[in-house]
Amino acid sequence: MTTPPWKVGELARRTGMSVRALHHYDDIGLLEPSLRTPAGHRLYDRADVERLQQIQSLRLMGLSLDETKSMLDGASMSPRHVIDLHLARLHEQIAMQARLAERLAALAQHLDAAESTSVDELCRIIEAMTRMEKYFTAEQLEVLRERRVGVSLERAKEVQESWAEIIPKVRNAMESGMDPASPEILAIARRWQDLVAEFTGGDPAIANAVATMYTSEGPALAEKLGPVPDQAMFQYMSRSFAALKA
Amino acid sequence: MTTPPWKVGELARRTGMSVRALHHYDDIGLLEPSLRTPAGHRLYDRADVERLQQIQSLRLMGLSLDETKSMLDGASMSPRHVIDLHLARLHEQIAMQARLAERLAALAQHLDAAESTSVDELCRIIEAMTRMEKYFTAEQLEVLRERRVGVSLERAKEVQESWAEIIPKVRNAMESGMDPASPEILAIARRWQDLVAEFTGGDPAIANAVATMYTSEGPALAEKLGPVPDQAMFQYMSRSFAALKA
DNA sequence: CCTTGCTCCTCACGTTACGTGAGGCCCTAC
DNA sequence: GTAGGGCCTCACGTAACGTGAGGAGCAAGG
Repeated sequence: MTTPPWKVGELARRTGMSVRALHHYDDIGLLEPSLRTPAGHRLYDRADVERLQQIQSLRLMGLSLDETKSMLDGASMSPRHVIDLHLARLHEQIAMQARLAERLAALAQHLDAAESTSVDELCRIIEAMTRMEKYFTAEQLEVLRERRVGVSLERAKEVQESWAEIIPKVRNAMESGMDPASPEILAIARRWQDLVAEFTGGDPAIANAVATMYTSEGPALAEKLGPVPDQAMFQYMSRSFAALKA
Repeated sequence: MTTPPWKVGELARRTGMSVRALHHYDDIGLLEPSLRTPAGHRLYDRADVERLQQIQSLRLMGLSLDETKSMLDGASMSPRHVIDLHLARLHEQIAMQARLAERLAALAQHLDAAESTSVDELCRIIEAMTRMEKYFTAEQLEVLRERRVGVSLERAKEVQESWAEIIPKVRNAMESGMDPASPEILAIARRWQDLVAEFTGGDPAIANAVATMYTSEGPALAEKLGPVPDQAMFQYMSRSFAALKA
């Protein structure tokens, strides 16, 4: 049995395919054996083997069975065109997976920082990361990541508490019509700017992105983070900042 | 209809999912609405929405529905572990696809060089590339690629014809028991070494890899390339090379 | 001649995450 | 009463086979 025509098992052994795969190729018309024994056993002759080798080559390049079939049956575009299309698709996929890998790596980093590894916490982090990606550029996120790792857990808590203290104060002042240039508000404005500078590394573009995020996703964020500045508060404070500079 | 519980269409609109996906999640037990109207319409309450958001978060990180389900239902390993496993898988996939992309790019280059873009020729090139990858390291392939692009098509044909001329001569000499140190063979040995040096860039490791490839895949290669040196011929010639040096 | 054991055959279900109808009920508005 | 939209439950299709199930072909040994 060392010479063609070969039965399916023999061909499978010689080509490293599975018998089932050869059956499948037969089913879809990709590789139909030219002969059958009277009992119905498939017999592959030399030409079949050659076609199978071509199939294996094309599959190695990542073509689907359909693409392979239409290339071999000639009813297709030029090979060069197919390759180019395929290559473009591949690059897209690689880019997507690379982005995903980056996200996962960042997530792992977060998980190492926040020792509570509950699924709940995990989802909150993912949600925050996702939201951030919508509002910040890649470099900005990089800056924020660096600032974050450079800050202790305790300091992070302090910061959060500071905001929890500041925001209601500002809201009260705003609603009672207090002058943004009054000394109390100016003091708060200074703390506000310090906190922002600490978080953003002094980059005004990042501060802007944060403001955009808060104003357009205020309610959703408030649910997760507690009190959050809104559009009106940003306007009020910007008047205070102007007074600070003067 | 702006407050929970929501019907499936409403929830779909608010979360960007498809109604079919929500049905599917219900089918597989990933997200079963806590309520139904008497008519059987699904009603999702606040907790359901929250779970859906978690599902979306985990899916964003590339988890499968099964993985998502077992994470949310807590019957799984630590999130950190899952992330690490997933990340490892991703890196593997990326590496594979990157290798494939390299192969495709190389293939495109070949196609640009050889103007005949028949599928047959294409498959031959792929087969050759695949075989080469088995015997040469990545750097060696890089060297070969550079040598190749630096060589004209005409020169390549000349080289091939030279081999077609040399190999039968050597075989004849060998079979008639001619001394490898005889002047005729020494002359051939010089041509042989020049051709090898031209192809390998003078790297003996590459020459060795070529010899290994020919001796272990001789028959298969002979079918495609015409006459090819075999083990015995390499040994015969190495004696001639020794005589050359002396 | 019969059994053993290996290979072969043809179904046909399972895999992933839904898309896409088909056929029919619920509910509201005109 | 009916027209329209949303909802329901099947159920097939997707890519490339893996994995049995049940049955037949075929060479060798008893």
